[in-house]
Amino acid sequence: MPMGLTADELRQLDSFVDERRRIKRGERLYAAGSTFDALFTVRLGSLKTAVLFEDGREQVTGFHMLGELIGLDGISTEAHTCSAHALEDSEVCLLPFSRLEDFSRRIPALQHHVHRLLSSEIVREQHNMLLLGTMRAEEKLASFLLDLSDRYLRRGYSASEFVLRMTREEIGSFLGLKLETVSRLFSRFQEAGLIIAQQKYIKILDANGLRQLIGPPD
Amino acid sequence: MPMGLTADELRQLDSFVDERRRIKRGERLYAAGSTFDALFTVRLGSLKTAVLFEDGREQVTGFHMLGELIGLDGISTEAHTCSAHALEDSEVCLLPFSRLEDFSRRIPALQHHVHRLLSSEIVREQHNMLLLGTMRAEEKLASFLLDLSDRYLRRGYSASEFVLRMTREEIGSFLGLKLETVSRLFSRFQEAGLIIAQQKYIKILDANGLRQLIGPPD
DNA sequence: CGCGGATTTGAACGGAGTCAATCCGCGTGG
DNA sequence: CCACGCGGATTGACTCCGTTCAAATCCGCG
Repeated sequence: MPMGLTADELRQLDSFVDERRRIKRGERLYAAGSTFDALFTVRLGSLKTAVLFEDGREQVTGFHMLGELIGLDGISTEAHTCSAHALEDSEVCLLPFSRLEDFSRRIPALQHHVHRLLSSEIVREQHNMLLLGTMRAEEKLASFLLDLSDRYLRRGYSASEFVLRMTREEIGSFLGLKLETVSRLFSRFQEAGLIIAQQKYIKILDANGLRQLIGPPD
Repeated sequence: MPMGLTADELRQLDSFVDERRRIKRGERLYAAGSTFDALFTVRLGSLKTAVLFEDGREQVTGFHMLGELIGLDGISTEAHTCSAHALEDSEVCLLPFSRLEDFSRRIPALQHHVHRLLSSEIVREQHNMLLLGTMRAEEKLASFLLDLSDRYLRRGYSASEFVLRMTREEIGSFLGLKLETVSRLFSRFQEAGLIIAQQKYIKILDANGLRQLIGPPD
């Protein structure tokens, strides 16, 4: 949480972001339906969030890495609508929401920041809707790789070389594809010289080539 | 905006929800990229919001009717990421956002309400992602009809009989389908005795039948 | 009353899904 | 330390749902 706060305000904020929680790979941070009372920021590792259906089908709604905020869906009804699982051993930091509300009444810059965070999540999801609703399989996967690449870059990691933390099935669920399709596309991208994909290891050889895949079929 | 506010607080609120705007059918309330400074609530008519792609493809992100709030995506960057068009002659009420922030610092109940509204939008979009990513065409359209039905009901209209305000193409864009597919499904639902669909007029004959369409294939 | 956009319907196609067989590699336990 | 087991990944063959292309019809609106 950056933003134009005074030193004093920052000290106040520090006072309530103390509690942390460790989650082992595969474990659940919270389940859909569980009561909401705090947001979480990722301090270490990465998580996925997913909404699920009566019949067992699930839709992955996001993959979350260092610094990202999860749990915003819980504010609305005081209960989470999605579940959150760790993709690897991870650690999150708790932000008790009612305290966050108290602080943000006192600190306008924080209040505005909270609003922007909520709104960003809406924008992110709109982007996903566009991806799910209008893109072809190839475009979806290319977008996905470029998005990951960008997020690693911002965190100071390599934009062109990284290790996926999620399975083909989870990628597929996120993109509205089956795992076999995801796998086949990785192979096709590799044959086309766009990437190297060996299981979870990914190296992007031609980011512009990936970008050009996104666009009208023609 | 209901919520547990005192009479005095309500009076304060009234003072800033005065400005209204009329939009004719097909006209635009705001464009993607335009600067954000206010939210809008629908007072009359209905609107659609859509995100669009460089290449012209568009994804309808929602249809909005009486009482619903639009523009929340603009908070994040002070610019709208989607555009809003009137589906019929409509009227919206402006809520200048910075004033809303001021008020909500002073009135905790309002502050919490704003948070819940933002969060509800996140939940709504998660639901759409599930729809777009995991449902088959038939399930998508059945969900869509049941959702509309429910929203009309809450507003005191008939849940079983209504007039669509959007075209087959707009429905298709919202559901991630082509307009021909939407049209064919309406016909199939009609043959199956689930609905009557004559152009924009819809009558739901068997809501439970529609509900049963939603679920694992077989 | 006539025009043009919206809708319906048909036929053929193709992209992604399904089913199935194999392969890989990581972690575990002997 | 190595062998084994098992979940994840790859690949192939075939299917099918939704798209595409095309034509006809409907209907609201000027």
